[in-house]
Amino acid sequence: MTEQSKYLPRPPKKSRRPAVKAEAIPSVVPTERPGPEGGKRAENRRTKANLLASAALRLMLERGIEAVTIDDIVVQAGVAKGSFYRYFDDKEALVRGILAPLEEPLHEAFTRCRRALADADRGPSLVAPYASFAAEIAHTIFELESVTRLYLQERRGANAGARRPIARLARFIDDSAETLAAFANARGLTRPGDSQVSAAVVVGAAEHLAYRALLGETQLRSPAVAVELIAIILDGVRLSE
Amino acid sequence: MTEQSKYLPRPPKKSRRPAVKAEAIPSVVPTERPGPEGGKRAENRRTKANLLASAALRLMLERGIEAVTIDDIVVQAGVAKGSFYRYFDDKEALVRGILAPLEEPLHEAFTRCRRALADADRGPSLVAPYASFAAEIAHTIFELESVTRLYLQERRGANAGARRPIARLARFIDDSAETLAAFANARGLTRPGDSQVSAAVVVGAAEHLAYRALLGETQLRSPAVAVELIAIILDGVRLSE
DNA sequence: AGAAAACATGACTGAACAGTCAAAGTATTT
DNA sequence: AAATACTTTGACTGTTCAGTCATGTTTTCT
Repeated sequence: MTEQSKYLPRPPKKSRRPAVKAEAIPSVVPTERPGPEGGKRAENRRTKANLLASAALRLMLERGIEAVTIDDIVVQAGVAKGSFYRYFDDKEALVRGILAPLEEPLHEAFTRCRRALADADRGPSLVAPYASFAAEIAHTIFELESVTRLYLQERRGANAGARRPIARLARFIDDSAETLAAFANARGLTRPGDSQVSAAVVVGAAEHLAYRALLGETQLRSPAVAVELIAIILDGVRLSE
Repeated sequence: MTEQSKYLPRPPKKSRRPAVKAEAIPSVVPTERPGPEGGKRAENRRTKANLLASAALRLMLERGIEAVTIDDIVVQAGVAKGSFYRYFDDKEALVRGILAPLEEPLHEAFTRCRRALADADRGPSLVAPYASFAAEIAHTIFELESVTRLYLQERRGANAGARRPIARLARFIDDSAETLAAFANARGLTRPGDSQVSAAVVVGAAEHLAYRALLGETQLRSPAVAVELIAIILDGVRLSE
């Protein structure tokens, strides 16, 4: 005996909002305010978007992006399913939102480094920009551990569905590394060789190390590890003869 | 007007196989022959298992393990859905089957290398075992490009569902690398430092380079790239002063 | 204050999916 | 050749999921 009435819509009282078409809905980004001001509503909006994003992030780190459903997310966040779709168009948009705070500083760091390299054409310390770049990135990564871990975890794999924003970032990182490596090579900072290879080596090494560190292998989390990484990249593992 | 009769089971003629319980079904591995000989049946079995596995591999490389459904696989392979379940218990078992030919030679190469290192205690060329190891692995990887690519693509991420066998292999590789790095370090082959770090660096660099190469970036596929990878790992990218 | 607009809710829909099974087909044995 | 054991098939079931929408609630505007 299924109780039908339980599943019927709540009894109508007054239709206060008759058939508004979907034009007013904020489409992609949750922080995009559709109409008003900086009052209570805007506050709630931010709070709820963050609630959803951080619930999603937690689940995705546990189970992987694809295994997490919208229902999982709303249950974890403690909101209704319909609310999710007020803040994000779909899972891909959500991932875009989650990744944004990581993407921005990376873009900036890269741009800054490239400019610095262009400026300091043949100054004595052409190495300084690289050092700043590394420091900035390290700072960002540890500022945004969970997001970084999500990126590292889902970095490879098909550029489809919810993983598309991650593939985009991965591509940007590969390309940036190659640009910087090519520059270093052209200026004679590094041994001659294919800069695509050295870029891939550096990215692969740094990302894998970061991934293992962020996974919680505590021995890998000391600042000394970053120093050692740089030492190995610069001078290799071989004991000098 | 749904045509009911269309969806009814085909009309019974003679039940030639009355209610056999599921005990006779070959459970996990498709190559495990349930009864008879080495005749035509065994041949068909192998053929079909390979058909399913390679169809699945193709799809998984395109879309990622999780996005591929059993229906996708059987359509691609051109067999009925029920047949899939005669050969594999589920997607995880299938992935296990796909990975097996890669896992075996890797296990062997590692075991061989460790033994060689243990034997050649303080001989002059303690480096030779590492060189053979690298050569063996390179050979295996390029022998099994697609499987390797699947491994690299799905290597990280949650240890759950169909990805479990891949996580297992990833873990084995990380651990093996660490063992070999620790050995090299203890024997004074490498500069002092945390061997966990150097192991992670080597694995990360090699895997990322292999991944990019297998993705089809043709400039990265020459044998010179492997040489350059080793050079960078041994001596770094820095131009000697 | 009241009106209007944005926001929240969760039952509901239709599609997609993993896994099953009775019936029909094919190799192997006797 | 007939019986037997293994194999194939695809319609079917029950479940899970993304996305919708009518109704109810809160904030903002006037």
